[in-house]
Amino acid sequence: MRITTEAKIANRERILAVAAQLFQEQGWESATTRDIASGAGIANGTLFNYFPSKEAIGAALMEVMLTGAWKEFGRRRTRQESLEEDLFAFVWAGLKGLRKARKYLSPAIEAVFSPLSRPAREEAGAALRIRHLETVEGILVDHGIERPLQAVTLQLYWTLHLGVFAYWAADDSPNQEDTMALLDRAIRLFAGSVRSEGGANHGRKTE
Amino acid sequence: MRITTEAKIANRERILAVAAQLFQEQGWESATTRDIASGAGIANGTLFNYFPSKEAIGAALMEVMLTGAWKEFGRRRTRQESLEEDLFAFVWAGLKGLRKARKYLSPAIEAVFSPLSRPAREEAGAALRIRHLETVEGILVDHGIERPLQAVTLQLYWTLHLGVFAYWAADDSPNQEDTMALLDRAIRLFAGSVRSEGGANHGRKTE
DNA sequence: TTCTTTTTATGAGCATGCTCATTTTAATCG
DNA sequence: CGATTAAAATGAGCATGCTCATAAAAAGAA
Repeated sequence: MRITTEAKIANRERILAVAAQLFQEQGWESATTRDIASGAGIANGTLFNYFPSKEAIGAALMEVMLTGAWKEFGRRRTRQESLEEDLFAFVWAGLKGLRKARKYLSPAIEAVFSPLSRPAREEAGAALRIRHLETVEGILVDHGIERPLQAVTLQLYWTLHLGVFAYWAADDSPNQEDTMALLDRAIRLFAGSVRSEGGANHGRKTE
Repeated sequence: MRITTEAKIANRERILAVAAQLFQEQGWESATTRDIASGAGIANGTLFNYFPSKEAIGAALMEVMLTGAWKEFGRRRTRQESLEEDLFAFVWAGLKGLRKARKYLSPAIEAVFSPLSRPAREEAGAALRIRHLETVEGILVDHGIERPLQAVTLQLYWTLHLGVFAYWAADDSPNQEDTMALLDRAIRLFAGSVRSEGGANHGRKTE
C-alpha cells in the first residue's frame, strides 16, 4: 500500500461526518475520540493516523464549513461595494458558515483563530488563518489600498477579528445581532484606520 | 473547624508559590498538579480543595501580578495625561506585570481574557475582567466621556484588548515593541472612536 | 475528658487524549 | 502462487486533570 487509496479518503470523510454529528449531539467534551473512532468503524488509535489531535478534527470541520462559506462569498461578490461592506460581508459569511458549529466547536475555533495557547495549535488552523488574511488583503487592494501594508495593520485586523469571533461564540442575542453590531463597528474602525494609514506617509486620500 | 484558619491561608500561599516556581521552571504543561501538590506538601486531591482547577491556580497567580501592577499604576497616575496615554499606560502596566509569566501562563491568560472556551473559564477570571473594565470606564469618565457608554463600546474595547494580549503572548520582538506598536494603534483607534461615538448612529443592516 | 459533628486531607481510581509495539493487510517481486 | 516489504490498523497502556468514598483532624457539646 503505497498510494493514498480511496478507502483512506472515505475513512477520513467518515470520521469527519461522525465527528460533526457527535459534536453537535453531545458537545465538544462529551464526544470522545473513542466515540468518534468507533462511530467511524475504526480503532481508537487509528483515528490518530488520520488526524493528529482532536482539535485537528475540529479544525478540519471548520475548514469544510469556512471553505464553503468563503466560496459562496466569492461567487456573490461581483459588483463592488464599499470597503466596509466588502469586509463586513466576508467576515459575516464566515460567521454564518460556522453558525451551526458555534456551540460545540469553541475549542477548535480558539485553536484556529487565537494564537494564545501555543502548543500544537499553530499547525491546526494556520492554513485557514492565512487564507483569511489573504482574502482580506485582496479586498483591501480591490479598494485601492496599496501593498505593502504595514505589518501592524494586519495585526490590527486580526486583533479585531479575533475579538469579534470570541464575542460571537458566546453571543445569545437573536440572530447574533449584538455580534453584528460589534463587527460593524470594528470593521468601520479598521477601514477608517487603513485609509488614513497611507495619509501619514504619502498623503493618500480615499474617495 | 468553621473558620478559615491561618493554616489554610498559608497552604494556599504555599501552593501558589510552588506553582509559580514550577510553571516558570517547567512550563504550564509539564508542571503537573501532582508536582504542585507534593511540592506544597499536600496530597494531590487536597490541592483541589484550594483551587477548583489547574487553570484557577494560573488565574490566581495572574491576579496577584495584575493586582500589584494595577495598584502601582493607580499610584502613579496623579497628573492627567491624554485619554490615549492613560489607557495605554493602564494596559501596558498590566502587560509589564505579567511579563515574567508570559511564557508559561498562556492557558491561564486565555481563561481569564478570552471568553471563547466556555466551560469553567467564566468563573476563573471574571473578577479580573470586571476590575479591568471598571478601571477603563473610570479612565473614560476622567476624560469627559459620559456614561452610560454604549454596550458595544466596551465590547469593542475588550475585543482590542484581547487581541493585543493574544499578540503579546507570542511576541518575540525585543521588549515586545511590536506589541507596543499594536497597542498604541489599537488604543488610538479606540479613543478616537469613543470621542465620536455620540455623533454617528448608523443604520447598517446586512441581510 | 469523652462523645458528636463538622471540616479537611487523602490517595485510589476514573476519563480521556494520545502513543507505540505489535499485528494485520495489501501491494510488489520472482 | 509464495515471499517480501511497505503501509495501515489495533488496542493495551500511559499521563494527567480531576472526583469521591473514606479517614483523619479539629471544634463544639456534655
